[in-house]
Amino acid sequence: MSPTLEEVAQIAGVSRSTVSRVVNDHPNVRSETRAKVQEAIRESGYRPHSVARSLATNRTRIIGMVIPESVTTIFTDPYFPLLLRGATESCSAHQYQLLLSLFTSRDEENEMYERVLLNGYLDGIVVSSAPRGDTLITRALDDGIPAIFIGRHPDQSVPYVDSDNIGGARMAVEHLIRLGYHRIATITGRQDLSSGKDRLEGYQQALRIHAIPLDERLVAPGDFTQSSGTDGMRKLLPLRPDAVFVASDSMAIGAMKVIREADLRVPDDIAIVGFDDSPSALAVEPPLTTVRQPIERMGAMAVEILLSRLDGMGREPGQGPALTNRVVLPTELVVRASCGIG
Amino acid sequence: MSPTLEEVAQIAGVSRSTVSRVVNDHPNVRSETRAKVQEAIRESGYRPHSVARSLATNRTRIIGMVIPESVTTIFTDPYFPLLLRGATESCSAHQYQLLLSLFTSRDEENEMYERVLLNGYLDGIVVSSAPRGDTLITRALDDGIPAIFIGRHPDQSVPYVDSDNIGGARMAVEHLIRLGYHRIATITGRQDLSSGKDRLEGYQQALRIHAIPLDERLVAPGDFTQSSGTDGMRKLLPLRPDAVFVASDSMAIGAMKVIREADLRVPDDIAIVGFDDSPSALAVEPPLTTVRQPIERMGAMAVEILLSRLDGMGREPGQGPALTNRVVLPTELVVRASCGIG
DNA sequence: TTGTAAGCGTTATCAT
DNA sequence: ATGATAACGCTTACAA
Repeated sequence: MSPTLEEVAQIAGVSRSTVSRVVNDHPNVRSETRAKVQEAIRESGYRPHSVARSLATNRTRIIGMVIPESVTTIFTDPYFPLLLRGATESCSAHQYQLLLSLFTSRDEENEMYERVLLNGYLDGIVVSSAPRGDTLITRALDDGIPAIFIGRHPDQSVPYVDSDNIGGARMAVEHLIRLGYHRIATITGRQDLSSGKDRLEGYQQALRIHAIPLDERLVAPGDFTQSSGTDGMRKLLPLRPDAVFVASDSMAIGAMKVIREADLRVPDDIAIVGFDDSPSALAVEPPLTTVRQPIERMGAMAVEILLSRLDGMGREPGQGPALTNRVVLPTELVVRASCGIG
Repeated sequence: MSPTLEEVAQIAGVSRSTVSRVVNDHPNVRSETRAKVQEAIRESGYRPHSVARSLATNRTRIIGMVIPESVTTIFTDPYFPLLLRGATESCSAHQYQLLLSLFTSRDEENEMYERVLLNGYLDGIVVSSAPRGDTLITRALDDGIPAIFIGRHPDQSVPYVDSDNIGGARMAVEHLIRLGYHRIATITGRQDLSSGKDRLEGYQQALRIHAIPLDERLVAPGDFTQSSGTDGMRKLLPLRPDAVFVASDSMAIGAMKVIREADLRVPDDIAIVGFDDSPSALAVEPPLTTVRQPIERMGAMAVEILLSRLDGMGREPGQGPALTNRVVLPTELVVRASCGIG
């Protein structure tokens, strides 16, 4: 459809190389020639062919966003749209594109790894929400594919962006403690995800700081889904906690339903704090006190860091300052009615 | 990193073409040769280089999912994750990949159109949630880029997948009518989106069918956001409707907050029906009666249709039956407590 | 059945 | 400053 470099060259009466130089803004072109070529480009409607360019440069300007199978149950969380939006915005800003890979099975993950990752179509990947034990990112790194993780990763060599789940959870629980609650329970997130583990860790830290003994029975395991929130709350109810720190807003909403059905009131009978500050935190009654994390910024930063690394691999020696490879973004407590006013 | 076809050929003691044939499962290869080559492939860890292949075949096996700027305010709706999941699943099934393009401005849209769409990196695109007047899809079609729309599109030449918004809305309102409500208001969605327009159309149809005169004051304009739901309901409240059909669950939740704040009860004082059956429909109290649309299937079908078209353009003359180019998937009324039990 | 060779549209090196 | 020319790794007539 679009003419090739060669055809433009003919029109302008120069060589293909010269046209290429003009297209790529190389300095060494006489401005007369440049003008002539630009005219020919306009006239012919020339568009550079990205695939050909990629073959020659070994760069596609496409990075992958990879989300493993296991989170499929919580994929409707606003978390993912926000992450994607942050990531695509950073991509756009640098004229990169984002390829989305979701897996519904480990087999698919492997198949995709082979077919897409090792085949040169991606300049790098960001891996989000992978459970502990998922080897995708370390495999990629080992295979020399630039990669970054979203969430905390234990492996030294893995760069990542995370939000301060521990600090956020601790903040939330300490807030409850300050408010005078004594019997503070928690419904945890998936323990195979760093976010789930860290939010539990934050809960434990807060108790420890305030010398409150940890009662294991007050720790109900959840998996971030709303229904696991209802299950968790049902287990907790007979133990009569006066407050519950729930590791996600979805679960908190499930928990509040159970409380309501038991004819108890939030926060009068049981105070609730969630995590995420998702839009639904405002939809429930009473509005949910929750911990906000900068999801969009996490997506954006992950891409920025990845790209800075890619540029570092390019010819031009580091134009920007090298970004560090581990970033933990602060979380923030958003106080609403569900935790009481003290 | 990975060896080339040529190197594999050397190892196997055959020509590059033969290796290519084996890689691509061409029939005319002696099985001995095939075995020899396969061994060489295994031994050498050969991976076909997608970019090179794309240059030769003029196919990338990548399709774009394009979502225009304007929906950015409702992007956290579960709608988008579900759509993306459906789309990526269909892609995976055919060994295609999905490239995600979100725009935050019309300029970005144009820039991306030029840079990505016209430059050969995409075999086709699916455009979702574009407002009336957005020319991206027609432009693509005009430029010979296979494309499909999600939502209804007025232009004859534009293939699309939509859900039955009109029917769903009509069903919802007729349900309210059957339940005995007389003064049924509506909060509309964005009228520049076909879904918003069609849901209003369905509301009007239901009234017409039951010979209920349309009271324009009972039609409150919304834009699908929760806050527009609260605004709409505030306008409606003084008019004392006994039921409201709200064109999205998010808006319905906003509306319910207003009702609650006015010390009125759902459904006793005002019945509410939403649209989407998003997870939050279950989070509110009382649970929301709503119209379910098969979002994930829409994403999947859009991709299927697009790919069937792409194959049709390939060498092999139509292996599957040609899929029609306009599909409207059925919606379904999910009755819960918010509309009363009659 | 297999090999030869001509593309695909760029970039990049090396002369000039 | 510009032009040849050799890659980049693959597919695909066409020949043998």
